[in-house]
Amino acid sequence: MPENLSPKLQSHSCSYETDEQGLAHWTEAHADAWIGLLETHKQLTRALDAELTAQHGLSLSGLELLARLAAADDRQMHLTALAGASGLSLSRVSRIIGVLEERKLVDRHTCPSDARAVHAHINDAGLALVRAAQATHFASVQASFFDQLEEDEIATLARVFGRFAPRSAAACNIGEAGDDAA
Amino acid sequence: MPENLSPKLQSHSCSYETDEQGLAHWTEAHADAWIGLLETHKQLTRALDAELTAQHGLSLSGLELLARLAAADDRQMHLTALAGASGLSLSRVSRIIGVLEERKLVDRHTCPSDARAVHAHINDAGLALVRAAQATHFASVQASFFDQLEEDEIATLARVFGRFAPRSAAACNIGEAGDDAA
DNA sequence: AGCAGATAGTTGCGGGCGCAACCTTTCGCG
DNA sequence: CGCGAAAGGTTGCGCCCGCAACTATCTGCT
Repeated sequence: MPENLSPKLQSHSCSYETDEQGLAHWTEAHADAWIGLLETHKQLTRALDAELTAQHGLSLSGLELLARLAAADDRQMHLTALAGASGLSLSRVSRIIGVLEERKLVDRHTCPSDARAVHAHINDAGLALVRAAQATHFASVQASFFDQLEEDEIATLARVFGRFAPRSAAACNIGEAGDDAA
Repeated sequence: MPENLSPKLQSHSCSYETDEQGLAHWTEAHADAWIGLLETHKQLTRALDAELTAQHGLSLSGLELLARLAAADDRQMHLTALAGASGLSLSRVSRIIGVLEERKLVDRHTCPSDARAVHAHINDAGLALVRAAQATHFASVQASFFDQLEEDEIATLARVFGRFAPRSAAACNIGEAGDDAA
């Protein structure tokens, strides 16, 4: 199912082996990189999400949606665009927006030019919350993540992860929907 | 504990700013690194977990526990040790082991030297499954992750993530419990 | 106009996850 | 010896998440 890869390494590059008991394992660097990625992500997101929830009542996903709305041209976006930009399922976005709406942070109104679609619009209260939440959140990410990294390490991470997730860069100031092919 | 960083950025390096509307955002490299990490993790684990579930009926967490048991000295571990090693909550470990037990992949029996504790023991069926699952899983991780990386990038990731998650390296061949202070 | 197929959102459902409450056994200490 | 604190596990609960099924609308084609 994985699409086939660059020709020069098709032969294998299987950097894992099996020991005498038949248990597979990677080279140490590979294990550190992959398992470390999983572990690091788990630890950091757990802590950050807990903090965000405690201080602002927002999940990481909720903050992301709110932030994207805040950065959008007219403070609003279609749910589908939100889902595509954030990598969340549309159903999840729908429910998160529902919660944010109940909390009077966003308004939902039908798109005038397409009655199927909905504009999620962040209001002043939402804007205020997103600013406050981002301020503390960014500081936490800085302290728990970036402060442990050298400049060149950050550059490498940016290069590597930018390769996997091209939407990343757009996260700070989402332009609009429709950056996709369609 | 992380070795201290280059003197020139010790003061504090708050690498994020606010724009004229008061919205906070990072420098581009920071955004790419952090959001890219989140996004990449989301994509990769989603795909890998789906594959693992489809082919072997195991979640990523289930495989991890099984693999740790398989690598343990006598093919068994206490649930608390498993939880500590994997970064999962004890309650989650308890339930996952419960499922694995129902599937006849592990046995649960009270520790002879401490009636409170339980030994989760992987049996031959579990061992066979973990070998099969790891074989395909490792190949997938290789194809979807490592094959997109250069050697030096892998080294950087290993160094960086090893700094956050010291347990990582132990994942291939877990030694034993009790690495904690207590 | 009218129907088929695509598209936007909503919701029922089940699974993963951790926290907190709870039970049991062990340990420490008077 | 007995009592309280601590540790190992289990389970109830609620949150987050995506898939699949469903409704409503739009678009294209005849």
